[in-house]
Amino acid sequence: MALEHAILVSLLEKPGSGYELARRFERSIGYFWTATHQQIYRVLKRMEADGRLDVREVPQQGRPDKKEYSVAAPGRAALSQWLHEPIEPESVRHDLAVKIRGAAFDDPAALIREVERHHRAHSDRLAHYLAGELRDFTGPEAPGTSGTPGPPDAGQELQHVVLRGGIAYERMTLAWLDDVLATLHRLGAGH
Amino acid sequence: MALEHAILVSLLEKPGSGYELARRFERSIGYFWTATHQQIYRVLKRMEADGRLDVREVPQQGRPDKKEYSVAAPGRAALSQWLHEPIEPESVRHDLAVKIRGAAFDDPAALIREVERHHRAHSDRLAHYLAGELRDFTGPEAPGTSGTPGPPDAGQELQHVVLRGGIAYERMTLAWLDDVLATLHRLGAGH
DNA sequence: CTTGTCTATGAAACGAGTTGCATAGAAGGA
DNA sequence: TCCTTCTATGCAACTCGTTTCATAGACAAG
Repeated sequence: MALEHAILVSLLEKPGSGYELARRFERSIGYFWTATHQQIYRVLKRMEADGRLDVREVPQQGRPDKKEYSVAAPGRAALSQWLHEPIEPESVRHDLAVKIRGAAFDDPAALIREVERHHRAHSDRLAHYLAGELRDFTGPEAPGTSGTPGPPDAGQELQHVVLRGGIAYERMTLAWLDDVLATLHRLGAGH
Repeated sequence: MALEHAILVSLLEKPGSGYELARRFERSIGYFWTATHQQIYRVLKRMEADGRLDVREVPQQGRPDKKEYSVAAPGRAALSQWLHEPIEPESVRHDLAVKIRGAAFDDPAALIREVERHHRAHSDRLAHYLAGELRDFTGPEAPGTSGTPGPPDAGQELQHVVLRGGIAYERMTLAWLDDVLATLHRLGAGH
């Protein structure tokens, strides 16, 4: 059910259409929750039918009209309720780990290319996150250069701590993939 | 489709019944791939029908009989083929991150308890992994005390590197949760 | 003028995952 | 004796997620 909640959070941060949401799920929100446009349109329709969202037809020039969704009062209440419920610490689903253990029954060295591909993908993500951090969180928050005096915005702070989590995750993953590569090379050499 | 492959790997490591697999998915394999007994029984049935697994009825005393599954030749071939196919780097699904961003529209301080719960859960997991590492990987591999001369077993090495990944993940998560807690406290204090 | 890309939405089918329920013998404790 | 826990397997219903396909106007490149 968490897709609903991710959509509520995203629409509270900024109202938008299904299409726009789909693109946010490729970027910021998508760093910790993925969804395709199919899922999004389906859930938006259901949430609107349930009265959790309001819709507004927005005509546009030079491109198709869009439906802009925003959070209605019941939606906000549903989010608030969910925030106060405990959730289970996430269960991991890591295909690559299955492959690594499976490699014992095949050729371990054949996995090296694959692991290197993953290493590159995580490198790219890390660079992407770091660029985002520099862009969104170092300007107004840098001490002394503050344009907003007083305590920084809670939403900003919370988005930043989530992004720091993404950065820590990618760094940890890269170090582990180095470990995996070293292990695979060692096994290949002894073979 | 990766549940099939996780089952193949687990059955190659050691044949067993659906019940036994379900318990492995609460422990070793479950560290990076979760599955309930429902999923497992359903998939085992399908894989047997497809000829990827062999079954053997094993009568037992003092407990119900069981069906012991083992990997048949086509199953091994299917696994081998999958190992040579590239997979996408996993997409993350992190409920807690959604909650943290959502807290900007509710009471951030109310999340502290929840984050502390997660911290304890991850602490427990880390302790569990470290105990497993000590038990399974430090005895025969400690230099000088080697009971097995020559190169260590590839399966052991690969299981160990996956476990090291789990340990690194838990350590990173704990550090991040500390960061989250500090941020929530800061926001609560400024409020 | 055709091909491709971007915005924008959606149906249909299928496969994966969750939840609740049901059965049943054996062992152990209150 | 009853209650719970453990072993062991399974059905049914439902929700969630993925893949494929379809539509359609605007715009740019070749």
